[in-house]
Amino acid sequence: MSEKEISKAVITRLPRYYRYLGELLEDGVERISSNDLSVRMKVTASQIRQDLNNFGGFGQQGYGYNVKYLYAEIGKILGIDRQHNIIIIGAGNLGQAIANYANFEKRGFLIKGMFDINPRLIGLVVRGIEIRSVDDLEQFVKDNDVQIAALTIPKTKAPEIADRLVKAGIKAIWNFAHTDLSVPEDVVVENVHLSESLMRLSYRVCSIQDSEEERNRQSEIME
Amino acid sequence: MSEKEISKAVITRLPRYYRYLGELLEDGVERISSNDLSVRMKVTASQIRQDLNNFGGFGQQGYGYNVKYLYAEIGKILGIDRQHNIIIIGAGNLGQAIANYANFEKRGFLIKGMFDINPRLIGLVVRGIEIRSVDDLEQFVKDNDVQIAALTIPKTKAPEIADRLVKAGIKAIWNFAHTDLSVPEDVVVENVHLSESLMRLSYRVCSIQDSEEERNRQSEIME
DNA sequence: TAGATTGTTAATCGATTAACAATC
DNA sequence: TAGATTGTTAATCGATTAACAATC
Repeated sequence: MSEKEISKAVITRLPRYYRYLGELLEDGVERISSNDLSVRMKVTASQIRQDLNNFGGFGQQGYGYNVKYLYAEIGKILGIDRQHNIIIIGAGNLGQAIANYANFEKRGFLIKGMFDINPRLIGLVVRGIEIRSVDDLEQFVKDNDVQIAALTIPKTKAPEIADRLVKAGIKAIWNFAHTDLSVPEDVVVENVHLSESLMRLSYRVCSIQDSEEERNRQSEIME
Repeated sequence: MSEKEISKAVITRLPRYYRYLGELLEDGVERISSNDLSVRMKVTASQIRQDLNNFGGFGQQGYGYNVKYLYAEIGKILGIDRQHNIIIIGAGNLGQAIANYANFEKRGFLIKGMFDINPRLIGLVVRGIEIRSVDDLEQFVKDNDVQIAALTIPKTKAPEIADRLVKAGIKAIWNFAHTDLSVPEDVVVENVHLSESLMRLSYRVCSIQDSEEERNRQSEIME
């Protein structure tokens, strides 16, 4: 019996639950009800219970959820109880920013290597991680059991590198290049399109401004 | 008559339309039907037509959409025909990565200044942008008509800086800190939670692996 | 036991897709 | 005119919220 498909919306919310539970844990909170959590997170308690029940009954009637237990369970669901070996392709600022973010390692994401085509970067060491030539990519992926590649390179180079990664047996691409990648269906692509994020922000700023101006115009007419 | 509310899902897709239309424009394509575009973008033609018709009738029966015109119109909708003044708070790798991404300026996002608390960074110049002390934040925002602040600082510092920005009159926060911010409702927060993105990726990798293992187990049983 | 709160079913709401008349 | 394709209405699908019996 293949487990029922979990909707994308639920998966998007899981890491946020995980973050809030982690904070509760740090604050020494032992248990929490879906209602209390819903107030903190500004979502409905119904949604929290529905979301969690996709994966099992983690709570207890009359008690709520044990924070430590639920935190661990969501961690398992997200797969951050396992080790993931990562490489970063593109050792520019963005690549280095990722390499320097220590918290990823706490969650089982181990950065095994960085790659670039710039000879001036090759050989440098960032946080103990050597920057290698992209020529050595395939061999390195095979030798180090690398599952995930972060792509922090210009969009022009991304499709070719993605193809090489897929052929080398990578399982997932964390894509920061401003383009869509086409990969076989058993390879995961998670896009982080920063320029699109900034445009959404722009839209929202402008639409607030516009509606304020509209309101002002309306009130002028009323006078 | 306040314009009808546009759903979040539509807004999320707009920048992607904009990107594809930009590419078509570069390739010299003059017109495109919703059907052709839907094939390229791997969405339904229905969805494209519904999405666009939230903002007006940009097409023509029997012809399709004029690429150049539609590109410009979506640009206007997204507000990237206007100028947005941005500051970056946190001049680490991530802040510098954003400062160095030239394409933002092409779309009207002008980086006016960078800020940090690290004395060793203050005074440095990145791509012509001086790194200033966070002490000067409020004055700078007022003097330079800054609307948007990118927050590339640790989560512990983010809420306090966000408060200061709001008081200084900022309109939007592009939040890279791993925490939620609470701001007045006329201030926009666009979150880029990279660690959550990586967890979603992890979930998807693991769920593919698990279902493959499940399949293997099933076929063993069948033998 | 009484009170609290879950897990789960049912009702509602919203988003996506299908269909087709309008029209270029 | 005939063919193509939009804009838009209607049908479907899925996600969210409400409600409540089960139960700790």
